[in-house]
Amino acid sequence: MKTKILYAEDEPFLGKIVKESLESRSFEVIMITDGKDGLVAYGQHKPDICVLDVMLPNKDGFKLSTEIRQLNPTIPIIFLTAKTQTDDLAKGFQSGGNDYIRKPFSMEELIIRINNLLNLTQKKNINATNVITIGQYEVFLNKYELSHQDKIKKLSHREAELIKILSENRNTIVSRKDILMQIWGDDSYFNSRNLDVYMTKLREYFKDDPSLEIMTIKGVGYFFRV
Amino acid sequence: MKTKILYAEDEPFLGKIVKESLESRSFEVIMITDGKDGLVAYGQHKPDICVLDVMLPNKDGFKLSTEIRQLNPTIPIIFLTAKTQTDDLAKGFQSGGNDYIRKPFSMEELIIRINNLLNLTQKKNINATNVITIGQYEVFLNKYELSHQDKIKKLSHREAELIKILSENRNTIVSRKDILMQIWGDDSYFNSRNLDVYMTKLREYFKDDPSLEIMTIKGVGYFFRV
DNA sequence: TTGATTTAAGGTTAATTTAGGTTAAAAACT
DNA sequence: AGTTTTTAACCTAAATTAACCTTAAATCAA
Repeated sequence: MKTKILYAEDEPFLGKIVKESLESRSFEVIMITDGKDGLVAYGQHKPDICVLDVMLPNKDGFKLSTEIRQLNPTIPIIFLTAKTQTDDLAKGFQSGGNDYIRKPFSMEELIIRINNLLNLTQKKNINATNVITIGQYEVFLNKYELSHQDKIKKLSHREAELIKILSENRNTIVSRKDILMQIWGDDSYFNSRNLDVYMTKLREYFKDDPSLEIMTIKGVGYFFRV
Repeated sequence: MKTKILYAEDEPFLGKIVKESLESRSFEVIMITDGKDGLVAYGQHKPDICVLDVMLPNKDGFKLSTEIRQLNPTIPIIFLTAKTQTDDLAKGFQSGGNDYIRKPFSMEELIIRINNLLNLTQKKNINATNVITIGQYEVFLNKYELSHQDKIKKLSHREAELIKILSENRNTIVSRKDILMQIWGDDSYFNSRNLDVYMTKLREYFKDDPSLEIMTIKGVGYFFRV
């Protein structure tokens, strides 16, 4: 899913350029030009990050950020300002902003700061429970466990990686080379033998459900029929 | 306790002013003027944050930051640079920096950015009180204590460090090497055996809550499922 | 053009290597 | 002394390597 940016900017030319430029980097941009529209836009679109010009008609960027923060205390906010006084900077951070860019800025700088802030705030919450269902089996990727009718089998790291790849490509062909590159990082002769060994193990693990089959497409790869 | 700043700056006049100015705000400042001294200074003083001029003799700020990051992947780093090219900015963030200030900068701006980064990084890691909850357990990092159902176990320094690292990376894989570098500063054979010993201890400590598991990802690292 | 033969790709099982685990003893702090 | 940390010896399990086996496709022979 695209990252949504709420972008508040009252200079129309600049705003258009920045918006298009962000969209070309595959962000989704909601742009407003008036401070008083900010809160409504926030509520409607629930952006992942805000980029707020400090100088806005009717309600300045700092004030807007304070209100947004009341709705979401952790959303990252970047302020844009033409002023060089650090008074402003201090005020911005006090109101809860996470970053600050002086105008004029380059698009590269803006994009880097956006990605950097998103990384800082989001990174480690993404790991959901990671359960995969494969026929009568369940794979708990976070526990490295494979379960079948109350029996639990511990998986090694390699086994889990391989199951994940096969499962992500169920009912399509995955090339042998892709698997080797993803798991071992190279497709040398020995790793290729290695993959054979793990395939034998997985076929053994999944043998109790006849609806499952790991088929070999010789010279090409595998097809996991589920 | 004062916040320690490792400050790398080769311009003596500027350096002196900034150092004194930071000290007047009750930071503790370790200043170096040569890039190659950076790593030693880091190891000796274990600063809370680094402020690195990009242009340094013998080893530039980016290179230094990469090396420091190997020792401590989460320490906040601010780059100072006179260049305006965003090339540099990108390079800085890639090497793991968290922020970037263009020269000339005001002291206010520097101080605000330092405080802001410290907030961002510390919040995530340690909740101000230094108490970590892990399943049915609580860890009081400042007291070196682990509690479980009213029973309190005193932790040694190494034990506490290791629990902290594992906990910060709960439900993701931490590499063995990162742990070794963070705690022992090198990943020699003996320290590696050492880490094994502490892992055995921690597994013993946490064994009463079955929802917790320190899993080994052989050849990679550990995965603390919480 | 159809069955036999060759060959390359992959499969199976076992041996070996390596990473890590456990426990205990020695050394180093405090 | 008492605790923490390091070193050491021995143990276990996963990953890799190796040897030999099977199969499918390609080539060949009649």
